[in-house]
Amino acid sequence: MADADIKLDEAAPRDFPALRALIAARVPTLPRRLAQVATYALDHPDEIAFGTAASVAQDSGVQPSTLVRFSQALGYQGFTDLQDVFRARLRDRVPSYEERLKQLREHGGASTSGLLLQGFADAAERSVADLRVKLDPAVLDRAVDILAGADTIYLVGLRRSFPITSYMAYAMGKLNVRSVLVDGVAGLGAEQINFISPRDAVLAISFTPYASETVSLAHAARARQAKLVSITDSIFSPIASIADAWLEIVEADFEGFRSMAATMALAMTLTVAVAGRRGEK
Amino acid sequence: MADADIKLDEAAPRDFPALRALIAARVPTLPRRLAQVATYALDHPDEIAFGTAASVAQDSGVQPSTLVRFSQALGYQGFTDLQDVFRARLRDRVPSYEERLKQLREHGGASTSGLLLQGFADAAERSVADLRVKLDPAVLDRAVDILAGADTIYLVGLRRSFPITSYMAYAMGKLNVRSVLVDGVAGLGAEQINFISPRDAVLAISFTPYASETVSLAHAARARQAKLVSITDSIFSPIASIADAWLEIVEADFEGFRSMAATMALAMTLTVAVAGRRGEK
DNA sequence: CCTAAAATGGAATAAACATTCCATCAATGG
DNA sequence: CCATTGATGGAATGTTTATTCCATTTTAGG
Repeated sequence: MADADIKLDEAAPRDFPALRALIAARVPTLPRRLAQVATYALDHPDEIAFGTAASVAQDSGVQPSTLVRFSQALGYQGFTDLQDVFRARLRDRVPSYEERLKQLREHGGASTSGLLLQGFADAAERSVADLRVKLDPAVLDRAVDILAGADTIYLVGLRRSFPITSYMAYAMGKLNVRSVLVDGVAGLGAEQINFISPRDAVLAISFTPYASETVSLAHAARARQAKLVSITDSIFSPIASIADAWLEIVEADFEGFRSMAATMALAMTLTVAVAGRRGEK
Repeated sequence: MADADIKLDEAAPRDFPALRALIAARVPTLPRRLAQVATYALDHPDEIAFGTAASVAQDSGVQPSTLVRFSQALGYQGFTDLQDVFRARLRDRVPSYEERLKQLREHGGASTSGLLLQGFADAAERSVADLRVKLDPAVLDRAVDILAGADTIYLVGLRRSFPITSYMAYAMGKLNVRSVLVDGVAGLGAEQINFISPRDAVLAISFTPYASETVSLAHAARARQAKLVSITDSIFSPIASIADAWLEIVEADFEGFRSMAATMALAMTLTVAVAGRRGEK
């Protein structure tokens, strides 16, 4: 009988990380259908947590009985028992402030890196919350219009802003939006911008202290009558006043390091909105 | 008959924030036991999400039938129907653009690009909240130890991960941590990694679909006995199993675009923690 | 290629569950 | 203080769900 070699003496893990490690370790030794369930479980933990045996079975392409066998092969009593572990993982997912402090006190003294993580997570959350409220949708729409109407979009961002423009260049490439990533490498920026035409647009991203190359590239673009959209952190920014549309981002910081979460979310929004608006035509 | 005045015409909310608002608004008008359930629901949303009618009833001090009545009083078909809304709150998928558009049309409102922004903001917030809870501080500490102990840190990340590594290269440069940004430009990656020594470390970042260059660079580093720290999204990732320490990041996505907020926060944490640990010595 | 053991699918079963119903209790208005 | 209406508790019910069992298929060894 196949079910005979269940190892009941080996206690099944009650916490998710241990369970995941166990599943991953046993995937290669499991028969076809059980392995199929194993990989599904690791890829869709939420489905296991919320679904019924029938729904999970259908979704993963096996029979409900296979789920029970899989659970028992890992040492659990049945699917329900296994499911409990997947649910426990989600239980206090949004920890209260007190819990967070407690957690820090327990692990905290030893792990300063855990503290840093919470700090940067805080900064990211505050930045995003701020973005939601402060960004004017009308200006956002205008920026999207300008960029969607351009032949080619030139992405200008150096130093801290370079990760943002490089992401946009990547995403626009995948979405078939023609763009040029203007990087400062070997002073090529100035040459790249020489090709710009009045039917193109520049997206310039810069925060204090404003990189002089970004500012001069923005001016060069203006001189060639290209449209200019700016993302920056203050109305006093040298690229705010000269822009056709400018978007304000104020990132929260932790330990002097400014978050990038809000700028990144805005970059994604712009990219997808531009691609979407072009698709309409 | 008491049950007669259920307003079936008023559609019950399908998203948690709206439901919470509805419950809060109706608490004062509800009879004693139903009000009791209402306050319990607002205080223990996780219990409603995971529990059974019987368990929730016992925990909140009412009868199961009261839970059904409560659900129906809010316009739901029954307890199960209400429970779905509490569960949706915990799933890590952000409501799609279409769902939001529909909701927007009903409530009348803003611009569509504003809608995208909210969606990406949601995804970012969820990702960061998830990171807080799921990342094991012990593993984080180990990763910091490894990187802090290295002569030179090689940063490997392509496509979606490139913005992350490029940020780290920038920040490490400012913090005087010696690092090399390994980019795929012109296939230079392989040559760059040839200089690596056993006293160096590689930080490899890759998400599905895993870029083959990143994987082979990680293997090359191992072959030269350098330490390897991985940031990836699944235990099945080809760079997870071979790493000395691996950190899991699961970003929420909106419209198929995964957030980068959590990875970015982790990148900042690592960078600052490594610089901090070096400064101690 | 044949045989034995293991794995699998699917129907049968038993347990758990939400829901309904009804008797009892409390509140409200006359 | 009584009568009527609404609210509540708890048992009964019918449905959904996990689990078990067995016939059939697949795999591995000789």
